[in-house]
Amino acid sequence: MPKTTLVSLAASLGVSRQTVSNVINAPHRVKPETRMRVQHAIAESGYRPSAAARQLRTRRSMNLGIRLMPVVDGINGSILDRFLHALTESAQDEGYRLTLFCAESDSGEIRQYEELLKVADLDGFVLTGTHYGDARTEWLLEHEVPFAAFGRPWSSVEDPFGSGHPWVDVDGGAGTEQAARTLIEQGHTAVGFIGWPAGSGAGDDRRAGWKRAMVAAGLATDTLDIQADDGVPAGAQGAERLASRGATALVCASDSLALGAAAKMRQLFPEQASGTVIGFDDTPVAAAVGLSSVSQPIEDAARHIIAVLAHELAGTNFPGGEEVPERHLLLPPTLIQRTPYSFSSS
Amino acid sequence: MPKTTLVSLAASLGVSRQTVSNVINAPHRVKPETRMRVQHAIAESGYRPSAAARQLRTRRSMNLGIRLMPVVDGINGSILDRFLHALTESAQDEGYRLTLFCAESDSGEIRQYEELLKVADLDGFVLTGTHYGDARTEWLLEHEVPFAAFGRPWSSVEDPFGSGHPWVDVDGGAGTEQAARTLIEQGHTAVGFIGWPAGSGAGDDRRAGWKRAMVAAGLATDTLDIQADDGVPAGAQGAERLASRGATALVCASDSLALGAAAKMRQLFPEQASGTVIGFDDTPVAAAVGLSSVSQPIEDAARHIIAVLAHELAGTNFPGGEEVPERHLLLPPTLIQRTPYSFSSS
DNA sequence: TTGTAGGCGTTATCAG
DNA sequence: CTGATAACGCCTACAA
Repeated sequence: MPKTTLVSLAASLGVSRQTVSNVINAPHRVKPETRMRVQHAIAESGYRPSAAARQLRTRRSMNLGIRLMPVVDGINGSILDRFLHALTESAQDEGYRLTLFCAESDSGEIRQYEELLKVADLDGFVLTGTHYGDARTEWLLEHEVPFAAFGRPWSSVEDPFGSGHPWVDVDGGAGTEQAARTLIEQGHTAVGFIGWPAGSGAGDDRRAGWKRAMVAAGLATDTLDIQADDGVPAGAQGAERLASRGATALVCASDSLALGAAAKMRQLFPEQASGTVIGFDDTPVAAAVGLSSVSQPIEDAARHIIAVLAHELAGTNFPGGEEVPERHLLLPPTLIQRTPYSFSSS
Repeated sequence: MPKTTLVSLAASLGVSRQTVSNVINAPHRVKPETRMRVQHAIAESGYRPSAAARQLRTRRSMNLGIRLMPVVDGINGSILDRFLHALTESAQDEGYRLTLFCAESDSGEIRQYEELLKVADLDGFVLTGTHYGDARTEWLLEHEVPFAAFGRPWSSVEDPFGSGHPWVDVDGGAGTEQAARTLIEQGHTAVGFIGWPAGSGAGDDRRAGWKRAMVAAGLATDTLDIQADDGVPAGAQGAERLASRGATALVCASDSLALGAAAKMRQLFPEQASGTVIGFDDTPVAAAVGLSSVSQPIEDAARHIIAVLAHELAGTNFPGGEEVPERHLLLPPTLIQRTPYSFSSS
C-alpha cells in the first residue's frame, strides 16, 4: 500500500492532478460534480497533502516558532504550561504547527530566528517576555518576519497601541490596582507593595497599579514600597520590613514573593483576619495554599496571539477576509480571592 | 539579495551543485582543495540547506513530535517545563526540531500520529505518561514508527527490559523506598503512605517501594496505606486518617498530596520535629515551602530519550556508529531533604 | 574527483 | 472548468 499522493489519487480518479489540487486549494474553481467525487475519494483514501512539497512550492511551512525560556523560578514559570497548551491547541485549529526552540539570551534567540527561517521556513514567531529595548522585536520588524508578542512593546510605552507589531498583554496594573483597592475597602489603610527592582516593564506596571489605588484613596505610599528580586525568602523579608513600617496588608508582584510574605504575615499577626496578602499569576501554588492572587486570562491571550498571527499571515493573501482580530489587545486580569487553606477535618 | 541555494552557490563558485551537496553530505568524496573552497563559501554566504527540499528527497524531516498533556494538576505538571526544555535543547544539539501537538486522549494522540506522519513526515515521537495496556505504543510498534518513551512499558512489567521499544524511566520505587527508610532510621515506626488508587504503573511502583522499606524493617503496613486521588485536600484528609491510626511520618506519591499532608501533620503535631512528610517530584512548591521530596533526574531522562531516539533514527543508516545509548534505562531518583521553611527574621 | 539527469509532491501559469 | 508544463531546492544514481 504505497502512500497516496496527488498523482496517484488523480490517476485512480481519471482526472489530472491539478484538479485534485484545485479541489483542495480553490474548490470554487471546480465543477461541483467532480469536486464531490474528488472530495469523496480524498476522504476515502485518507489522503493528506505533504507539507514538505507544499512548503517547497509555496514557501510557507505552516509552522510557528516559540522559544522556551530557561527555567528560572518554577513557581511563576508553571503557568507556562497553560500558555503553551492553549497556544498549541489554537495553532492546531488554525492549521499551524508549533516548533520549539531554546536560546540562552535574546541575541541567541535572534540567531535561532535566522537559522529556523532559513532551514525550516517558519512562517512566524510567538514572543514572550518582552522588555525595554527588546532587540528581538527590532530584528523581526527589520527583517519583516511576522510575529506576535505576549507582552506590550515596553520601549514605546508612551503609545504601545501605535506599535508596529501585534501584541497581546494582560493589564497587570489593573490587577494590582484592584487588589490594593480591595484591601483598602476591607479597611486597611497601610497596604504595602513588594515588587521587582524598577526597570522591568511588567514589574513597574504592577507597582504603578498599586500606587494608583493608594493615591486614589488618599493613602501614603512612600515607605510601603519595596523592591526585591523574585523569590520566597525575599517575600518574607519584604513582609517583615513592611510590617515594621505599619503595613497590615500586602500586594505582591508574584506568587513567589506572596508566598513568603503570607507566611511571614501569618507569623507576625497570627490573630489577624485572613487574606492580607495578594499575589500575582494565580499559580498552582497559590491555589494549593489558599493564597489570593491576580489571575491572568492566559488561555485567552494565547488564543488571541495565534489569531492575530494567523490573520497577519493569511492577511497578505486575503486582504479583507473575515473579521479581523485586534492587533493590540490588553486583557483585564481577575482577582481570585481565597482564604488560606485551613486543612480542617473532613 | 536573493536567498542562496545549492545552485546559486555552485554557480558563483564555478562548480556543479552536486559538488556542493557532496561537501555537505559526504565531504570525504570531495578533493580537499575544492572542499575547503566550498566550505568557505558556505560560511561566507550563510547558506543553510532547505529542510523542505531535503525532506522531500530523503523522507526525513528531522522533526520529532511530542504531545502536550492536558493541564490537570499545575503542581505536579510544573516539572514538565524542565523536561520540555531539556528535550528541546538535546534535540537541537542532535539536529532535530521538536513539534508540539495536543490531544485529549490516547486515541486522539494516535490520530495525531497518523496526521503528523502523513503531512509533516515526523521522524519519531517522544511519549510520556505510559500506562497499563497503552494503545499508543502498540500502534507505533505496529506501524514501525520510531519512538522513545518516558516511562516503562507497564504492560510487560514482568520484563520491561525485554520490551521492543526504547524507554527511559525513573525508579520511583527506589525513591519512595529510600524516603521511607530515611524516616525509619529517624526513629519512626509507623510510616504511612498516601498514594493513588491501585492500577497506575507509576503509582503502584511508588507504593511498592514504601512497602519494601517497611517490610525490610519488620514494620506493619496494613493500616498505613491510603489510596486517594491526587490533590492537596486529599493529602490532608489522608494524613488525618493515617495519624488517627498512629502514623507519625508519611511518604506521599506526589507533592500535591504531600503539601496537604504536611500542613495537616503540622496542625496535628505542632510540637513534633520537622520533616515528617516526604513528597514526590521535587516541584517548585516543595522547594518553596520546604518540603522534602523525591527528585527525578528529569533533565538526564530527557537527554537520554533524545539520544536513544536519535540513535534509533540514525542507526538504520549507520549501523554500528559511535557508542550506542542504552535502549532501556532506569534512572535513580534523589531524596531532597528539607526543613520546613521557617520564614525566620533575616 | 566532478558533472549530468531525473524526480520527490506540490502549486502557478497558461493553454485548451 | 480542466489539463499540460514548469518550477520549488535538494539528493541519488550514474556517467564523464
